[in-house]
Amino acid sequence: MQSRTPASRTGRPRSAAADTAILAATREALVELGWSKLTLGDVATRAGVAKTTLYRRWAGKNELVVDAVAELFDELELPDRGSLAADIEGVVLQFAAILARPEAKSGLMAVVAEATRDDALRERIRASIVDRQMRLVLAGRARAQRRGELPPEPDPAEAARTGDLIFDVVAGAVVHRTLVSGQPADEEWVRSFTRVLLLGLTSSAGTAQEAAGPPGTRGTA
Amino acid sequence: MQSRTPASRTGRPRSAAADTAILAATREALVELGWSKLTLGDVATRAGVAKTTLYRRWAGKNELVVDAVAELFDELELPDRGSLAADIEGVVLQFAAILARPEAKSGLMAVVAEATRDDALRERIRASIVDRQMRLVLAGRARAQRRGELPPEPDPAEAARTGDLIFDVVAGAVVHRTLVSGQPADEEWVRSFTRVLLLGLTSSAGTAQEAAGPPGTRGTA
DNA sequence: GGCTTTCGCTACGACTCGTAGCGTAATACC
DNA sequence: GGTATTACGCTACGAGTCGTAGCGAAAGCC
Repeated sequence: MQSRTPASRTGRPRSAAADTAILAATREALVELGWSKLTLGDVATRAGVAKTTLYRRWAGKNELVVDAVAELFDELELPDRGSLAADIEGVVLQFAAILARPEAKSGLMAVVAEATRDDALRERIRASIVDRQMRLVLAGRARAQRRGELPPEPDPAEAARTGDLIFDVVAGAVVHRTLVSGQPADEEWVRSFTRVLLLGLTSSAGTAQEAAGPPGTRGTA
Repeated sequence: MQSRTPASRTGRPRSAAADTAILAATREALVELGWSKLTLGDVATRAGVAKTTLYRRWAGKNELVVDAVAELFDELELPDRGSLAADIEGVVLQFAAILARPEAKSGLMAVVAEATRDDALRERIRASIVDRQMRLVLAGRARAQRRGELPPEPDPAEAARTGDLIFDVVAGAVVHRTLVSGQPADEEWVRSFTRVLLLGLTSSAGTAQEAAGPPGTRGTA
């Protein structure tokens, strides 16, 4: 995860148990203390390892928390629920359940904030957290296209753009609902959101100007 | 903003110039140092005031940055651009332009992360930043209803729910695009987003299950 | 002029950071 | 089994920040 052992074959190997203990201790500290009051010394004590061991494996608090939070998203799955609407509702509810956990709340947003000034950290987040979610979006779309619920996209560039758009809308809405508005993304909300999203994606003929509003009431601003 | 002077009439008044200098220095420090390396001592030096003056007016870094970032959103406006689509595109582009500024990026997400464990801070953010954006959403919807582009909502509770939904979708998508995906919410993206959103809101007849996909291809998961 | 509050300044203990140094433990190679 | 190599736990350290206290001076109202 955070360290490759490609060339080093000799010497004492790193303890894998220490890794899991440290990441678990990090999540525990995130729950109890939150991001700002979390210290690496405290995490080391909780994990039962020396503080120097932490610094040998991770560059700092940012990288450690990214890895600790990333494991939360391992449970994301996309089982075939029979329809695109059911697939979306299912995965959004899963995503919302993870985001509702306090270690995800306080940790994820903090490292995203730090990543605005640290390209390496941004890349780490993308590789270990965001990409996994993105793959679910693409898999769900491909499945819907096989079902005939979404039209096939001949242009790969255009397909990538709409994939990015869907991802930002879905993930952004859930994150904003949970963290900024501070309200739960429960089943009722997810149903309403899925309805709006699906209508927006399936009524894809014509432009927004043609689809929205009666003709003759616009254009002269 | 951060201190009421309702009862205190006597004594030396607080310097209003110090307030603006401190908030400007805070944004400057956010740009140069980012959230994590920003210290109140440094802000005080930049602003030309004593560190103790900062602590007399703000409880800490969180509250100071909220106030400093909130001023960035003062420029948000919703002029009548003739159609709902144009109104949405205009305000989303404004919002994206503000979020693209480095002081907003690093500051806003950090205080939102802190707010997950601090109810008072969350309320401060809501009152000084989120509410202003929410009012724009409601004003835009009301204008679109007057134009006939959106159906009137008889049930006030239902109207509030859809208002919250729209807000989370719009703000969340822009924030996620800008901060997580790390790509600009430029005109092309905003047009695509507006198209999806408008189609989702205007094709409001029927449920998602009825609207999405050909019949007969689902329901047997 | 007297009262009240704010301001700038200095100093302080407490805390965290990240690193260095040391002796020891665990594995690979011969 | 011996040796080289790496990881580990522990201690200690300078550097930096935090938030507060105390002081004299300044700037307003009565």
